[in-house]
Amino acid sequence: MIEPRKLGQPTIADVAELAGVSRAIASRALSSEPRPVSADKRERVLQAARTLGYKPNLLARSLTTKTVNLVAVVVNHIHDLSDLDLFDHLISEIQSIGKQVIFVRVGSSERIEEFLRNGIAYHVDAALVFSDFANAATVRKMFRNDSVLMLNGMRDDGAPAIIPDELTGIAAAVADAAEKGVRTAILVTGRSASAVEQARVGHYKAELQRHGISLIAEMRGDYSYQSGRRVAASPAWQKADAVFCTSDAMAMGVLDVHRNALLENKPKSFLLYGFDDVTLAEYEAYPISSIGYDKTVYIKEILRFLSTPKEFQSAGMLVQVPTYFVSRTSSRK
Amino acid sequence: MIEPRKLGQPTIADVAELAGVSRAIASRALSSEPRPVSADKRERVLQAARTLGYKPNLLARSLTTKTVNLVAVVVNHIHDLSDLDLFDHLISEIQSIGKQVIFVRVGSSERIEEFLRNGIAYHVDAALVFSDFANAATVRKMFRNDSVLMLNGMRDDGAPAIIPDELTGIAAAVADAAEKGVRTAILVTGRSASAVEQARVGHYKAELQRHGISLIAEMRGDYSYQSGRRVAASPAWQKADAVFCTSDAMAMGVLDVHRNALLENKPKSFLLYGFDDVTLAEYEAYPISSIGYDKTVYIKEILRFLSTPKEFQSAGMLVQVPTYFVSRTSSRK
DNA sequence: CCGAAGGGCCGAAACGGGTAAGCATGAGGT
DNA sequence: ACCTCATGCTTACCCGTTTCGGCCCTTCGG
Repeated sequence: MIEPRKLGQPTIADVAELAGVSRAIASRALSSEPRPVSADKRERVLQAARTLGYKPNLLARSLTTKTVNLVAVVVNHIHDLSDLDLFDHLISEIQSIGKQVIFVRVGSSERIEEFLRNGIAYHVDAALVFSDFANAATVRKMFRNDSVLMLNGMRDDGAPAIIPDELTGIAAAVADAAEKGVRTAILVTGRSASAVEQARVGHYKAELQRHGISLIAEMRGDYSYQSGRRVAASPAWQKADAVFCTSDAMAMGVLDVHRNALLENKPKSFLLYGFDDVTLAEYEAYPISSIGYDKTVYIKEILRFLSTPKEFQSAGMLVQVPTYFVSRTSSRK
Repeated sequence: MIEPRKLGQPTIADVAELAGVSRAIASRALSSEPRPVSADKRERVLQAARTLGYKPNLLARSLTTKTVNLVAVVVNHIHDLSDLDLFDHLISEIQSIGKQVIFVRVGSSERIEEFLRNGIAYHVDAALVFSDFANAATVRKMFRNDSVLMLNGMRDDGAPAIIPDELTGIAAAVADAAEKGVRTAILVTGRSASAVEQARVGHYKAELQRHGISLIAEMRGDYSYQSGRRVAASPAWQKADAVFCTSDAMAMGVLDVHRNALLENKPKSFLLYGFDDVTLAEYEAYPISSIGYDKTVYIKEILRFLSTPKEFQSAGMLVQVPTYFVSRTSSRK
């Protein structure tokens, strides 16, 4: 009776058989040993594994170890990744500690539940929630508390979170405007349903008031370049000394509509401020003053959470990341 | 003796116990039945599952079903995702057919092997390889042939691939230049190690020659905006009628250095052509003529591969996606 | 009206690939 | 002789799915 040739990947049983040892020994030799294995058997096992091209099935392993080394990254749209550098580093770092990233695009608030189901179904070790559709209450209901990190800027309850200290940056931007004699301002906002956005708007209003700058109009955009262009067409802009946008993309739209007035004439018709400090704002064609946060600290904290969630949690659920204001041509007089 | 309270997610055994049926019945009731279950037991099981908030462990399931519903997306850097819209749609579509995306950033050619090990280790259903570090031979050694789709533009051997028909777009761009009386040209290239890049360069040279345009210089960039700026400083540019860049980002760099000469003076000092037709090229500040491909077709083909790999394969390994040339201010006389 | 055949429904058991705990062995130390 | 300790094997278990055989109820032929 001829043994039918096995299809698919070799298993640890194959390795053990070829090496002439038990499955357990093979397992121990291949993983970083919790218990010792003699040198020659280890060598035989490793050799056999090499010969067969054996790769452990991480899914099977996860059944007993209770850890899959998968991290879910939850976003609304891929556009959330506007800062590609940030994500590039983040994913690189996550992979370097031996985990892989499952990318979950939520898209709309209805699908949050569906995602969470999937996330749990894969038993991911942790979820990094960038989506602001997810509120911590819902999330915590379904995950173990300490495995979810809220990165959407909300601090709605006790869930672990890393949030940029936006108030500081906003205060600096408004102070900059006040110093330059700004008396009237327009605020261009994004999707107002978002808690982050509401907080930002609140900060702006408070700071403007504190400096005695009157808010003559509030215009609704959707964070996009096109929406910036759209609102920029309003005639109300004649009376504004400064325009604050809650995203750089909207500021870019505004800049393109008022390019001549903003970059070439002096004195300027108004000062322009963006938000996020995306790489683009550094391009010559879009010298937009902006507010950013310290990406290095941000990533470092996320990784601290992933490697030692308990410790992270006990050290306090909320980590604030410093923000900064960077002044560029768009807000120079 | 008190049963210790179980930690973690409820399992199908818990559901079965609560419903008062066997595990097998619970399993059958919960999945789309391959074999029948009586209506009342099914109802009891579903009820129990709801009560416990049961979610099947997809990893455990995959052990027997041999399918995890995971798709690996392999890229060099996240910057490969320069076209966010494309990826947004792609991931959305992948999720809508019930699969999740594992995101693998390869970063450098050395890590390709490591990735492949991981990819196989998770037993992903398919890998979409955007990275041009991966060559099909290596990949096929480790995966089943039909589960890897090469999307890096290479056609190095029999692996399934979807590639934009870049020659058509390039021919159109060069023809456009020829029509406008261009006699001399500069070519700004990206990382030359990439086979895609080499193919592009080859196409450009052939087309230039065909139209009798002489290539007076070839400059090496790295696809980035900054590298575009760097090469744009060269004095050789005085003699060129046209500049072809193999990425829009480099063209943007060039544009910023020569902004006045390119956008304001007439006649222009030279005509500028980019590549990729990224959304940015549509922004007013960067009206760069470019070459793009049909994203809708592209995504549709990828999904066809994911849902029916066999069929895809039997219908021919290579799918070509049409490209187009779009003319904008940067190449108008 | 009875027995056999057929079919629906169910549960026990095996399976998939791997790890962890428990137990057995032998060698070395005292 | 007894205890340790290193090492190895056996076994149980993780969480689902699937196979297989058994039971019971119909249905049909005689």
